[in-house]
Amino acid sequence: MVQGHRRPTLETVAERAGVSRATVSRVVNGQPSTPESRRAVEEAIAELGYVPNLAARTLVTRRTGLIALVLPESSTRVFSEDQFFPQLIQGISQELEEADRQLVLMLAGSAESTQRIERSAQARHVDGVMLASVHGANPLTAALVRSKIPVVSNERALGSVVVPHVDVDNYGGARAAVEHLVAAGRRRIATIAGPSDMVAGIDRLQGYRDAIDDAGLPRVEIAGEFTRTSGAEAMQRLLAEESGADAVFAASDLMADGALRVLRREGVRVPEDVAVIGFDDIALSAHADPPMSTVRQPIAGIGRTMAGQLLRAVDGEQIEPAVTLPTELVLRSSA
Amino acid sequence: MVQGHRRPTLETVAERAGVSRATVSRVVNGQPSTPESRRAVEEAIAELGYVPNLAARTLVTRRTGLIALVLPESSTRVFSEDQFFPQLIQGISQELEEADRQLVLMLAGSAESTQRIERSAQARHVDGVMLASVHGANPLTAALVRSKIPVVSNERALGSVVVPHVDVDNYGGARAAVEHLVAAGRRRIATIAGPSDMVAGIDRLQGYRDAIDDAGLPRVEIAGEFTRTSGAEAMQRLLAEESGADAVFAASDLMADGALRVLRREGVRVPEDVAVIGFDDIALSAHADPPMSTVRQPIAGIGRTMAGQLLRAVDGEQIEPAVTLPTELVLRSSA
DNA sequence: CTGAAAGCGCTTACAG
DNA sequence: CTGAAAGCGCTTACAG
Repeated sequence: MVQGHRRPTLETVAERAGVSRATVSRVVNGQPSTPESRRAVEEAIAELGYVPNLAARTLVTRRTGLIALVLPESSTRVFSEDQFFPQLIQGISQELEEADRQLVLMLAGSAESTQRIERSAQARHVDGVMLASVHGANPLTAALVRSKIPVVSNERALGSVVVPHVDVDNYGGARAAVEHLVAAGRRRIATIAGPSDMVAGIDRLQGYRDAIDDAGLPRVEIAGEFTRTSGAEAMQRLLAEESGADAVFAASDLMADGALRVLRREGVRVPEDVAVIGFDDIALSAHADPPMSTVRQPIAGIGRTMAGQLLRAVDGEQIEPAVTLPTELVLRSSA
Repeated sequence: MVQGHRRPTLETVAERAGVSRATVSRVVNGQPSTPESRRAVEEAIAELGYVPNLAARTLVTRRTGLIALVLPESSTRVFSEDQFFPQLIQGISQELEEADRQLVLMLAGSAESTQRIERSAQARHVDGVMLASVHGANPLTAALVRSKIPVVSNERALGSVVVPHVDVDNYGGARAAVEHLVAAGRRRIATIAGPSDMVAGIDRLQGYRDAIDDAGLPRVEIAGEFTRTSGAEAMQRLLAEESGADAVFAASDLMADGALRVLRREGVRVPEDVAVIGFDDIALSAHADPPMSTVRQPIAGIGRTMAGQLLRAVDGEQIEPAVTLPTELVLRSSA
């Protein structure tokens, strides 16, 4: 590979290959050409170490090759121990790499950063955007949808906005957990619920309720915030109120872990006295004391699927308004 | 803001404002202009909702406004519970936002992805790159340095490559932890070390050794991999070998947590029988049983500083070959 | 299948 | 301080 002090352009390659710039462009983009010109061009490219100038290409195609992942920084999940964020990115990254797209990360922390993101999307500095872990009815979702840029979210939007999304079966997973508890003979099954302004919180609570109601058992609900601390506090209240719970379904593993710690400290045996099931199956859960039973959700799979759907939308395809990925009940020692 | 079906360009703005495109460009870029033309242009921009086309600008300025963060996916840290990755990104993101630059995330998982990254850097699809958590003497570092693109790493490179870096005082932090144990009267202080092919592993071990040697105490070293499992295994071996250790300095909180679990299970009292100090101060540490003493490192600060240095390098400034951020010994109950 | 030419939307010497 | 004009490096009808 020859390296001048100036990077080679289509022009340089064309000259070397003895063809026109148009032909080089076509070869580079995989369009039909005679085997001879193709070979000549490919050789020239290799010799010169030619790499296309993306800005020039973008200027005419109006495609940047950039896909944004927008995360409200306020999201508990971004900087939480639940590993949601890294795993999501891992999945997204795989999918984008196969499509030769780059991932641009945008944290929407402040009102200003949210505005920057809106303008960025509106001005098409990226080809599409993935929205993750938005709390409640975030105005950003609506703004992006309005801007007509291809968007995929990791959950359905709350409020009146409709956005294509990819999520896991929160309802079914919660339901399966509770049904397992019921089948095991538990009669007073409490839930430590997630925030009521998050889809995951809402849907998992509904799954709990329906399973409980179907079993003719009493509902025992206490609110948490998906964090370990909130789980510990909720468990403490459950104990203090003498709820008589013989099982707890926590809507996140972190909350379940908090509950487990409180139970251990108070000398309550798990699962003998109280059975515990979490939701997520994060790394920590297998190492919990005792090892935690939980509902596994495929976080990297969400990422891959979101990216895949978005790429299709960017290519002008009609995509499914919603994709729901299955969850799986993982039984260990806590229930 | 008027919105045609076509986005406004400099041309449109110039027409509306009654000036030339050059003048609009200068106003947009904050170059000198008469108050009148400035006002006219700003009004036109507001009315039209003009946002510059970045590709066009990049084509002439050769600046993309994009900064890459490259993470070898094999890195334990990227998908580890230690929150290194999210926190680093948080710091980077803040700094880049202030400078109006976008963050492109590149995971170097396979040989192919590593090649893509090299080409991307070589072709200047980004203005600069930050390299994090590279194991051993990664060839990517050398390749990037060779390509002359501005680079900043989160630790010094192993091997012969020299790369500007920002890191914490691993050596001093480890030393402080061990000195605290010595001062507390511990006489057989073991260390669960990190990988010997990572800077953090190497430097923390050296800090331990020097402090131990200075105190005239015997070295008791056992290798770990920064993970909880490896910490647990190391602790188990320490116990099995009847090392007689009355203190353990683990080179990461995750390893310390693994050790703590083993000690609890074996009925060894912490800190009475064995004192434990970790390194990192991750979220989990305050919730450990007992709450963990540890060496806090400012991960988000590393991110901010890396980004700040890189931005200066991108602007052609000469930057420090190394910046070392301080660590802080945080005492809780385990030591 | 290929080439000549126009054009994508900016910035920046160069003159004035 | 401002404008006319060139040019950044591609892609893509259009003709042939």
